[in-house]
Amino acid sequence: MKELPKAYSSQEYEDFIYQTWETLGLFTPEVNTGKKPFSISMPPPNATGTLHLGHATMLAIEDIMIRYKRMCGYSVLWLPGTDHASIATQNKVEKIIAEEGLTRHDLGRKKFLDRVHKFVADSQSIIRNQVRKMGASCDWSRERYTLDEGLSEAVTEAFIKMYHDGVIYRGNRIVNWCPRCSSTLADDEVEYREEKAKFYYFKYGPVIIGTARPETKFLDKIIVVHPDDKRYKKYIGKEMEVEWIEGNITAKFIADNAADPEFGSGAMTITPAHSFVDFEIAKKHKLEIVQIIDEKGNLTSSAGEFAGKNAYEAREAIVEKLRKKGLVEKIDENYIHKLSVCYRCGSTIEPLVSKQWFIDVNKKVINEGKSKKSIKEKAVSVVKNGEIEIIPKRFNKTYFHWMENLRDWCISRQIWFGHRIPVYYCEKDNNGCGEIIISKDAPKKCPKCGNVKLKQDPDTLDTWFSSGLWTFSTLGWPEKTDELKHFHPTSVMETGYDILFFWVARMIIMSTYHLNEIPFKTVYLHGLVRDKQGRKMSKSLGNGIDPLDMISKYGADAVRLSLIVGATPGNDIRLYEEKIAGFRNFVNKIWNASRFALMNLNEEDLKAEIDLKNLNSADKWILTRTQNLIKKITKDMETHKYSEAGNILYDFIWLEFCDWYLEMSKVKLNPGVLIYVLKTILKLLHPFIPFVTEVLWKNTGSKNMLIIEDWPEFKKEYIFRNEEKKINIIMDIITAIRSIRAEYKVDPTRKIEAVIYSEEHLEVLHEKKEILEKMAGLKDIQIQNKGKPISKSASKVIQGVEIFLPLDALIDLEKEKERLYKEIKSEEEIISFLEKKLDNQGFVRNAPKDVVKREMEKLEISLINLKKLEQKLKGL
RNA sequence: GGAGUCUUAGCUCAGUUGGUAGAGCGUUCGCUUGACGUGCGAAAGGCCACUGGUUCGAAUCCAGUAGGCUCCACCA
Repeated sequence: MKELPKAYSSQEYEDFIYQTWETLGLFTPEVNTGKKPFSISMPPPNATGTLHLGHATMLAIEDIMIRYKRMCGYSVLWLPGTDHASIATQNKVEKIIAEEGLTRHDLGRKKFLDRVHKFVADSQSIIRNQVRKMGASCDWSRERYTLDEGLSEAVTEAFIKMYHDGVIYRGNRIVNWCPRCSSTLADDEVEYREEKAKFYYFKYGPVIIGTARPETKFLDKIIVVHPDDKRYKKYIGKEMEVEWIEGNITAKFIADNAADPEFGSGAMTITPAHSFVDFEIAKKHKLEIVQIIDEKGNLTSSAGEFAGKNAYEAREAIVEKLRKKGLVEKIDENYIHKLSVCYRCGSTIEPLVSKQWFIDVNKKVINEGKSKKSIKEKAVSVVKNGEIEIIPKRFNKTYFHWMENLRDWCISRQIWFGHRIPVYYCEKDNNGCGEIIISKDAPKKCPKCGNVKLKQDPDTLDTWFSSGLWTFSTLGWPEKTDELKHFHPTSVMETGYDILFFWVARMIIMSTYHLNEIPFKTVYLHGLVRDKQGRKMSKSLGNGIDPLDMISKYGADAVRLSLIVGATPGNDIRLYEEKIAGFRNFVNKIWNASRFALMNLNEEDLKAEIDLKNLNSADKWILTRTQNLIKKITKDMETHKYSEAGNILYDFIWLEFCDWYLEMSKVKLNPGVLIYVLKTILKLLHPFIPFVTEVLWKNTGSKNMLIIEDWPEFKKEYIFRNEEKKINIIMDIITAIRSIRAEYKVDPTRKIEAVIYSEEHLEVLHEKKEILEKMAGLKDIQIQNKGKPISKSASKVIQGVEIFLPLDALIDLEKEKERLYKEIKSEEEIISFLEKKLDNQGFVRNAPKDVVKREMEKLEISLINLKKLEQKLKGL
């Protein structure tokens, strides 16, 4: 009765629908209702910018999970938020103020941070809007930000607890230092870039040593060789005078497996302060560690006449000096090595020794029964024993490898933006005693000496320290809130595989340590979004797609589908505009299918129930197909096969519901069945395309909004296997007739006569006579159990059903003969294949019985088809 | 150096307990068929990368080869 517009225009509805859901509080769960909990912590987008396709993918997948579970009756929490992303955000703001000719030092800590906070606030409101545009049904009333008061408290609490447990310690260790950012970086924040460089060989006493970095070599006086290296065995343990950059020094030979006899000369000198490997060797052999390069990347006073110069710039001058001394053996110009660079700014990393805060990953601190496990062991075991499931499974291996090789985690950063380290020093310079005070709030005086001049540690914490707490800090920890009890561990962590280490691993560490509880039960990793050629989307390539553009052009529903269908966990997905347009068409198809249904149903019909006694075979067919669909989609949802589910729904709606059932309904319409199937489809689709389904749902006269409707239930009483088969035969017959018509170029408007013989399917053929006429363009169909072949006709045999189309003038006998020959040949091929198979005793013996039976049935039908085709050929 | 992953129609991809292959886009032909031209109908197009093995039977499982992509480690 209702008439909807001809095309669905997403722009007209989306914002309004979202607003309605939100203002009605439908995203906000009740906490203690006895309902089973389902929760997801939204991976916080960085507070630096705008939504990109990675976020859009994350939002689409998580919203599907959330909406599905909500419809299944769970108490569902999807908690949104943003991450302060210390280094990234600080860099961004530094770039902005650089355009004003300012540095952060010009502004000072406080003013600079004011700028950062303002910038963050702006980005956050942009992000919030974008998340809404995607249709994400997250609980905004519980939105969090990693620098919120509550979360900051959690960070401080976590730090203090770990400090008192001895898990956090302060020490001089070699770290990755970015001279540009003036900060340390964690091991996994370092990237490698291949670069061609010079490799220098120098004479060093009796040996030749090789190096790519001559500028670090000033104080090298330890020569390391492999213990089994015959060339150098005689020197091991010996000391000798050698001439070097700044005159003679005393060098000593030591043996260590770290020296590779195959590489270079097999002998190396070491620079413990600026190389991870060398540092380890030095610690092992208790060697002196002296800094050569400072925090700005300049040479220290240890470099003699080169002191104060930039290390890289000084390199050639140093080599020149060695050359003058005749110490340069040779220089290899084509040395390819991998340069370590900062993942945020791309500057070359300078490994150096520095006093930093670390998390000890090997200390046994987590109680497990009577024994204790280290952070690292615990994080490995919760995945190994299946408490946490990673999807896809193959990432387990990567996870274990990473975790097992984890070194102590450096958590201090020399960045202003972030959580301050809750440590205060009683400064010796200010008449203090040097006491280190760990405290939640700034202490007034030193508890040991009473000095009031205290200074807080200037550093901030690694941004992943706070994100590691995300699953529980957002639920109120360290308070024991109802939310924490109800929703933690969270159900699913869904994120890109690129941050498995950065973030997922850290959350596992933090949660198992602080709560002795896993942070989530399932980790679902999605892939990266690429362009049609499989390239990464980037600004420089100009191949990026802005999700918001696509939403305004094609609608959020189409964008969501295009990110879901074809995407399997852990695999990258390609996205391009034609694909989105295709799904826009699908959304419009659903719109029009509903439009048709609603045009043909009045108010009464909308409330109609299915009357099992009043169903024709087409109704039974669609009901059966719908039950199949419910079963299949539900299973796919439970097993996270969203792409598969999307595909199945697409095919069902377009190919079965629209192309066949609705067309059949034009002959005879059953309101109860139609409204049931339509409503079921809308429900099944809702998690995928929430907007259009909600708009349509409203038009079906339902009381509740679709978002909180119950997920469809599989009903055995709606399964009719016989009718399912019968209608399939009707469909095959119609398709066959259409095919012949196209082949003979019969005018589409012309109704033609037909003669059909079938013993087995006589009943359904009579019942569906009108449908056959309408859908195949027929008139005056003669249906008989058997009869003579009609000469001068085009014919076809489908499942033993003989079809004759007496087309008189249009029939070219030769052509028809040829057509029949072709069909006979293909039928014979099938028969010979099947006979061969069934003659094979191995097959009959070993194959499952139903497979053998199916093949026998196929053979039987083909034999009948062949016989009838041959008869027809004779009758021509 | 180690690991993972992919290779199916011109393009992008499905194909889960192994039973001689499917979709969308594109192409060709036709169509105002009582919702939809963002549509309808029909069709063309594939030794499922290569070589072996397991099996009655392999696109599907195993091994190897070639090519693409990704991650990890890192060498003075």
